[in-house]
Amino acid sequence: MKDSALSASLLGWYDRHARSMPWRVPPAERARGVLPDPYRVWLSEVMLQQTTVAAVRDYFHRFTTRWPEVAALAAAEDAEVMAEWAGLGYYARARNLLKGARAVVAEHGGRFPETREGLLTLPGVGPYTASAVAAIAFDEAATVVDGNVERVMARLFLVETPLPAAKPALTRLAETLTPEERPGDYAQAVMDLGATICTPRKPACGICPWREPCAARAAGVQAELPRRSPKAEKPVREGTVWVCLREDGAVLLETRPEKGLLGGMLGFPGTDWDRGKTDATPPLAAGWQAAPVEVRHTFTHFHLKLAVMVSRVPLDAQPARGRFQPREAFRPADLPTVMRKAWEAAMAADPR
DNA sequence: AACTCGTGGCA
DNA sequence: TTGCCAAGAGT
Repeated sequence: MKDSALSASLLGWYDRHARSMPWRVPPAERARGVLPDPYRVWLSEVMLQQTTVAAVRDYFHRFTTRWPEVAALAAAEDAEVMAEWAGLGYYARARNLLKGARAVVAEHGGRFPETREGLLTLPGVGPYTASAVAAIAFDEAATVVDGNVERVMARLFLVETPLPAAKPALTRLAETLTPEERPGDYAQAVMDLGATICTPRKPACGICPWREPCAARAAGVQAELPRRSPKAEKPVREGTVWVCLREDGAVLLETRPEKGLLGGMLGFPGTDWDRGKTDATPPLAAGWQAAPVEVRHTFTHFHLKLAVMVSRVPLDAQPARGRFQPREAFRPADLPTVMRKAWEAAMAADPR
């Protein structure tokens, strides 16, 4: 089958099965010349990096309600944006999102660059996101290569080389299929195919628009592709956080450094997690009480066992680290998930 | 080039 | 319960 026939059959499938999403313009509307707002496409694509559609939906709604256009986001406070992103993970995305919005305003007159090349200059926009925004928002014939596309190409062309080594070859194969007509619909179509039919386990080959040309299916190995190099085992790390409650209800919090794990996010003072708990020095002297259950949390590359210490202190307490936040200004939802778990453990130990 | 960086859902 | 991994980018 010719490449153009492959993309045509996929577009036909997409016309009938495109999933509805808040940031998407459906194919029938795109056919009438309607393109989506680049700001919303960019925002959704950044949120969707390594993140499921289900997890993104509510965050996308809250962000676009609070900051309807890029200029509004650019004018937001860092802490507001980080708090709104809390729970979604990969917090460098939120820091770069804000930098990107400010760059669009300051360096591009408030309008997004309209080419893949221009988009690549924005912080937090890499090869995938630049292609996605260029194709979806501007109908540039850019090739999107995400995890879905890698999987679909590995199966369609029976690529046995394990990832990530296979990535360049998979990218070249994907490029041969990208059509000049409707590249925006096509980009969304390949990803929809990977997300709904050509899934990692138990792909639904029986209803796949590409079942005939699929080489992996012909060989019966579709469920085994793409192969992946074995990944390193996750070490277990340990640490301690101190949850300090002042007499008036204020909570001791600190903003974490910009770089590194949970960078720029709010959290409780604590130890480093790459060393032991040996040099654990609390932020102030107090009657610290251990929460009965430790917090367990798994990050991308390690498991964490976190001890939670709780204390109550008088109004004149002077901590060496962090700042007391009035109880009414403190929302657990503003914390990254691991810190929210620590808060819940502290409340279980010492409810108020 | 390999490592860092979150979280939730699912089998 | 544990491991897998989802619309990746930065260093």
